[in-house]
Amino acid sequence: MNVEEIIKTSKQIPLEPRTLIHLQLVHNKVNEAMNGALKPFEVSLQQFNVLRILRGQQGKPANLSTLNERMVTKMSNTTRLVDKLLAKGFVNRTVCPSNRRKVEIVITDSGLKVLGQMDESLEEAHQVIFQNFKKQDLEQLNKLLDKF
Amino acid sequence: MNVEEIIKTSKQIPLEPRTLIHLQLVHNKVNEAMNGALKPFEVSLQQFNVLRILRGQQGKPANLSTLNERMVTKMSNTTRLVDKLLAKGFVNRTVCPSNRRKVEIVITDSGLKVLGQMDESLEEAHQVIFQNFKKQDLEQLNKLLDKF
DNA sequence: AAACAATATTTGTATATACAAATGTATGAT
DNA sequence: ATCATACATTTGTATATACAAATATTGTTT
Repeated sequence: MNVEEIIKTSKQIPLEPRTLIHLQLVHNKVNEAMNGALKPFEVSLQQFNVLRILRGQQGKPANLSTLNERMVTKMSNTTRLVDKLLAKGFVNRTVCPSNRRKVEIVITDSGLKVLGQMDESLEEAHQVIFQNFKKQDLEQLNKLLDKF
Repeated sequence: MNVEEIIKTSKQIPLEPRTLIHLQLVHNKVNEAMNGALKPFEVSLQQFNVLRILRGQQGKPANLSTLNERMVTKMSNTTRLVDKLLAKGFVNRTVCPSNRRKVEIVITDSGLKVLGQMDESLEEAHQVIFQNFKKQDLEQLNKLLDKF
């Protein structure tokens, strides 16, 4: 990836803004690849993320605030995101009996099955995304990202 | 930045998906900082980006397709983005006399002045964003990001 | 020149996301 | 028990973004 070439500029950019532009470009590219991998399943990255969290609960229900807390990208409207998953039959939602303000969300068998297929599709995307990375590069990158 | 802590998971995540989550978290954080820096001026990052491109033109007008080509994040609706800048008086838009399909967009004096203030505000944001980075770290990070 | 295709932008519409106010429920103080 | 407050979610609404179709202009072919 060549920053200057992509944004079609000839003049050199100072290191700090260049890094921010670079991050944005990588983000765009990665997102495109991941959304592409999820496209056949008609779910957004956010929805996929929620399904993964629910699987991680191992049968234990999660409520909306828990989901929101664990999401990679926090969003203001988890209700409507779960609505979509519900409409696809990937989750069940019930009011929490011990505290009726809360809701209990669990992933369905169908949700689990499709999530497995999404994993496979994303695995393929990883191979493309990370084709130029050695294990050591990834470790180094993670270390640098920690500085943010 | 501790990935596992932020998304509140105890189990360790494989290196590749962890990198993608990491990138997303960094992206969120950087975006928040930059949007915060631009908030007093009521412009989005995309709008700021377009203003910078126009300044880079040094008086020479740019048309919509040129802007779109040079934007960090390409978007499907540059017309309405420019509408907003126009409404704020930061740009002028005229039909190109030699080819009336095209439009010519230039940054106004007012736009240039405010853009200068935005630069200062972003400079401060940089200091926060990059506080843990040495010059060498940034160079290394840019090199690794090139692998995408 | 008329017809057709190509180009540049605009508009319509659907979907996504953000933010604030509203709703329903539970908890604690008086 | 009543009231005020806090909590969890939902709803309304505004704004942002995405995609496709529509419009206007130019270039090309016959």
